Parts: sequence; C-alpha cells; structure tokens
Amino acid sequence: MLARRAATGQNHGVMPRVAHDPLTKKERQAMDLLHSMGRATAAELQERMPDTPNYSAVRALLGVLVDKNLVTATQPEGARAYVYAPKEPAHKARKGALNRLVTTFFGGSPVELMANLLDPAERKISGAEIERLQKLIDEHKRRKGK
Amino acid sequence: MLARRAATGQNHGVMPRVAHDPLTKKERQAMDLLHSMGRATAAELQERMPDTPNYSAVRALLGVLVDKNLVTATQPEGARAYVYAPKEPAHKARKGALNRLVTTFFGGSPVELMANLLDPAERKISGAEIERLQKLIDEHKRRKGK
DNA sequence: CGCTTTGTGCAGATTTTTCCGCACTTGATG
DNA sequence: CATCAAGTGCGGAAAAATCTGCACAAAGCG
Repeated sequence: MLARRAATGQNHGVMPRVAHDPLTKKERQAMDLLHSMGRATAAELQERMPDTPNYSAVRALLGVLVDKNLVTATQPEGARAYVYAPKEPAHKARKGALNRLVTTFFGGSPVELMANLLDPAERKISGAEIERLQKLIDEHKRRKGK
Repeated sequence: MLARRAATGQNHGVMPRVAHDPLTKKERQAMDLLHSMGRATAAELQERMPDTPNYSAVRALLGVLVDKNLVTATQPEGARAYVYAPKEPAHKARKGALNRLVTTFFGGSPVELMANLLDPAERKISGAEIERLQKLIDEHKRRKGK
C-alpha cells in the first residue's frame, strides 16, 4: 500500500490528511483497541473487534487510519504481516483523552473525577494502590505547598 | 415527530433501537455537548457544534439520537422549541465513560489514571482541591481498612 | 390584520463509511 | 516442483450517516 509506506517513513509528495476531525465509529473502536493493545496485526485486531468484521474490512480500516496518519504500519524483519500501532505516544493520547473526559463529564474538575473513582463503595482500589496514591498526593503537596 | 414522542413518553408499539453500538462521529459530538451542557435546544446545540452544521442537520441528528433512545425531547410549557437532554442519568454516564477510559488507556488501573492527573507538574489542582482529595482518601481508607 | 421569525415534519439527495472479493506474491511443506 | 496458507494491493459495491430544501404552523408585532 502506497499510503502506508508514506505514513510510516518520511513522506514527501503526499501530505497525509490533516484529520483533527473526530474519528469514525469503527475508526474509534480500532484506535481504542490499538491503544489498549499497544500494537497488533490486522488479524489480531480483527479478533477483538466488535462484530468481528471481515479481514479485508479490517485491513481497509487500518488503511484509512494510516492515511490519516494516526497509525503506523511496519513490517517486522522476519515477518510478513504488517504490525500496526498508534502513532501518537501513549502518554499524549492519555492526556488528551483524560482532558476530554474531565471537561465533558466533570465540569473541568479533575478532583471531581477522582472523587468518582474513589467514592462509590466500589472496592476497585486495593490497599496497596491507595498507599501509592497517598504518596503521589504527598509529593504533590510538597512540590506545590510553600 | 413521531419517533420523538415515542421515545419521550412511554412507548408501546415501537421498541426503540437497542443501540449500545458505538455512536457515530456526529452523534458522539452531540452527546458530549449535551452532557456538558445538561440540556439544550437544537439551536443552542448547533452553536456549539464543530463546523456549525445546518439547523436542519442538527435537528435530524437530534432526531436519530432520540430514536436511539439516548436523548429525550420535551416541549417546555410556554415554549415552542423542543429541549433535548441525555436520557442516561449523569452519574451513570460518567461511570461508564470513566471505566472505558481506565481500561483502554490505563490498563484497568484507576490509580494509574489518577497518577496521570496528579503528576505532570501541571498545576491543575488547587490546594483546596488537594485537601478535598485527601479527605476522600482518608474516608476510603477508613471504610476499607479494617 | 399582514408580515416576519422561529420551529416542525418530512422526503430525499449527497457524502462517507464500511465491507468484500479477487488476482497476485511469497514462504513453507511434502 | 506442486500445493497450500497467509498476506497484500487494489477497485468498487453496499450500507450508513449527514445534509438540505421545502411546505406548513404558531407567535410576536406594528
């Protein structure tokens, strides 16, 4: 695929689509999956896709993602199948998603979000985890306070 | 609109589409806005929509959301224009979004997420906020720890 | 009243997404 | 070497989403 090569390596002739327009339904699914998986081949992704679409369909989907410059496709040395991965570094993607969530659901207040995570009697958080969290907060206090 | 009436009130004949299938691009935008706004008329929503689509387009969009049973359309007593609002109670919507985020970006670890919110030297959190957070944690410790 | 504004209810047209098939290539296998 | 399995690169077709343009109703107003 021409587009893939262009997106993966340095591209000259063809400026890839700007695409800060939100993603398509399937595109979003694929991206989320890729983010949680780190990287995957078309086949691997297909497995975890809702309604498991046709292999060709998945490949096509990945193709547009590559065209949009959101995903890289690289061919591992000894392997035949392309491996796809989100182009945006994980930490940035996280930050973005987090900000979006905070503003659309928690009126811009991160603590409000955290409250939600802590509160609902859902023992989702282990003691050890809480300790870690406590340390983070201490740290934060130290850095900021005085 | 027939569909709207059916969705808003008790619907007999027509089972609305199940629709926990992911939302469309525009649908997602609209839902997010509605969530952050609480409620809005078609015109109000239109204003805040990216690329400000045609009024008819917005109305159509809202229409499908109503059909999918994700949004209610009610006609306030003295007013002419319908007012649209997310059907799912805010706290549930939040929880859902949060869970999704945690699993797709933070390997299922809420604390990892919080760390991200605390860490990056981004003074997003005021001292007072931190205090509140600290209290929440104390609370959590008390409830859980023996 | 007439006129203007703001909305509603369709019914399609248009544009995007999404899906699929097929010819071809390549590595493995017996 | 013949055959299979797994991939790839298109090229459209099929389905969905999105947008738009009326015609008509109800209020607001000079």
